[in-house]
Amino acid sequence: MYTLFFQHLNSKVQLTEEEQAHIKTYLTLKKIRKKQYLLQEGDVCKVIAFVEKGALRAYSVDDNSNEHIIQFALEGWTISDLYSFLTGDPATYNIDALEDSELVLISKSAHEELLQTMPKYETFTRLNITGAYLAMQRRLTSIKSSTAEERYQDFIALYPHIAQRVPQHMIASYMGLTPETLSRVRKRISSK
Amino acid sequence: MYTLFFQHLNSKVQLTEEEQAHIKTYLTLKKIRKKQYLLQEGDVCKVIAFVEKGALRAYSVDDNSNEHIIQFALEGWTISDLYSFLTGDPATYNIDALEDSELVLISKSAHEELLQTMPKYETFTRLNITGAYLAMQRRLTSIKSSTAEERYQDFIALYPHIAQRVPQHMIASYMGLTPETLSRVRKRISSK
DNA sequence: CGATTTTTTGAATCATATCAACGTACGTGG
DNA sequence: CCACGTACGTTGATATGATTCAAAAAATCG
Repeated sequence: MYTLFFQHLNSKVQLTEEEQAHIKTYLTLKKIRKKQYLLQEGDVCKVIAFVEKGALRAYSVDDNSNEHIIQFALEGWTISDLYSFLTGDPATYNIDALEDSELVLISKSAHEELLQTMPKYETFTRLNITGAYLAMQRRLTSIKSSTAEERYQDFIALYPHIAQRVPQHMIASYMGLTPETLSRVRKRISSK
Repeated sequence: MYTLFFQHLNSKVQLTEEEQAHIKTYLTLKKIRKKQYLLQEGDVCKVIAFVEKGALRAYSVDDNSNEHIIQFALEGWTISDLYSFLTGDPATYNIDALEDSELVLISKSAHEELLQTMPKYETFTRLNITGAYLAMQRRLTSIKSSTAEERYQDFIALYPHIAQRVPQHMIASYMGLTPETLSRVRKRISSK
C-alpha cells in the first residue's frame, strides 16, 4: 500500500497529492515469500525495490561458492543490483527474501521517465544514492580500521533491528567473517 | 583552466556556451603544492575539488595513528569529505596533495545554488555520485571475496596510472595491507 | 653528496580460516 | 502434535595468511 514509500519520499522532497498520485501510476506492488528470489545472478536487474514490509538480502557467490552478503534491506530500505539496473548487464548479485515481504517496484522505464519529467524525483534519487554512498563509505572505513570485535559491536549498535531478525551466520557473511569466528567473537564479548 | 572540468561535465550533460559561462562564475581555481593539505581532520570541509592536474589522496588516521587511504584522485576525479561537506560536521578525513596540483573548487553555497537553479547540474551531480557509489561497491566486494594477490592484480589492471605515480606503501594503505605484506605479495607475483 | 624515505627481507606472533564433531532449535510432514 | 530431518550455532584442534618488529638495502630529494 505504498504508505512507507511515500512517507520516505515526502521526507526528502515535499510532494502534493497530485504529484503523489502521478508517481503512483509508475509503481507496482509485489509480494514475495521467504526464500524466493527477487533477482538471480546472470539475469538483468529490471527493478529497484523499496521494502514496505519484510526483509531481503543481496549477495554474491564467489568461485569457492561462498556467499558474501552485500546488503540487507528492511522496511524503508531500497535494494537492487544498481549496476545491472543501470547498464542492462547481467546481475552479479542475487537478491532474495529473508521473510515474507511486500515491495514497491520501480521499473527501469518508470525510473527514467520520472527522472526526466519530475525534478523532485531526480532530487529524491540523488539524495538516496548520496545516503547509500555515505553508508558504504562508513562500512569500508570500519572494515579497514577496526578489529572484528569492534566492527561487530558497531554493527549491533547501528543496526539493532537487523541483528534481531537475521540469522547470525548471515551477519558473519555481511561482516566478512566465517560463522565460527563470529561465534567466538560474540563469546569473547559476552565474557566481559 | 577548467578545461578538464567542462569536458567531464559536458560528457555527462550537454551544455551550451552560456550555461558553461554561468557555471564558471561559481567556480574557483586553486593551485596546491605537494604535501599541502586541502583539508585537515577536524576542520569542516568547505569544498568539492575537481582535479585538473596532479594527484591527491583522502585518508583517515586511526587510534594507533595508522593512516588508511580512502581514495586517490588523479586528473578528472573529484575529491572531498562529502559527509562533512553536506552536514557541516568536522571532517574525519585528511586530504593532501601527492603532487603539485591544480583544482577546480565548488563551495557549498555554489553547489547548493547550482543544484536549485540548474537541473543539468543536479543531473551531473547525481551521475557523479552514482558512479562513485558503484566504484566503491566494487571495491568492497573485492576486499571481501579476493585474496590480497588477486586484489593487487585487479588494482593494477583497473588503475595502472595510479600505480605508476603513487608510492607503493600508499597503495598498500589503500588496499588495507601493510607495506611489508604488499612487498611480499609483489614478490610472489613476479616469481611466476 | 648526505639525509630521508621507501622497499625489501627475516623471524616471531597473532587473528582468522578451515575441518570436524556435536548439541540445539526449528518447521514440516505424517 | 509428535518425530524426524535439516539448518544453525558452538567448540576444539590445526593450518594459514597477514602483522609486527627489527634491520638492511635501494631509491629519491635537497
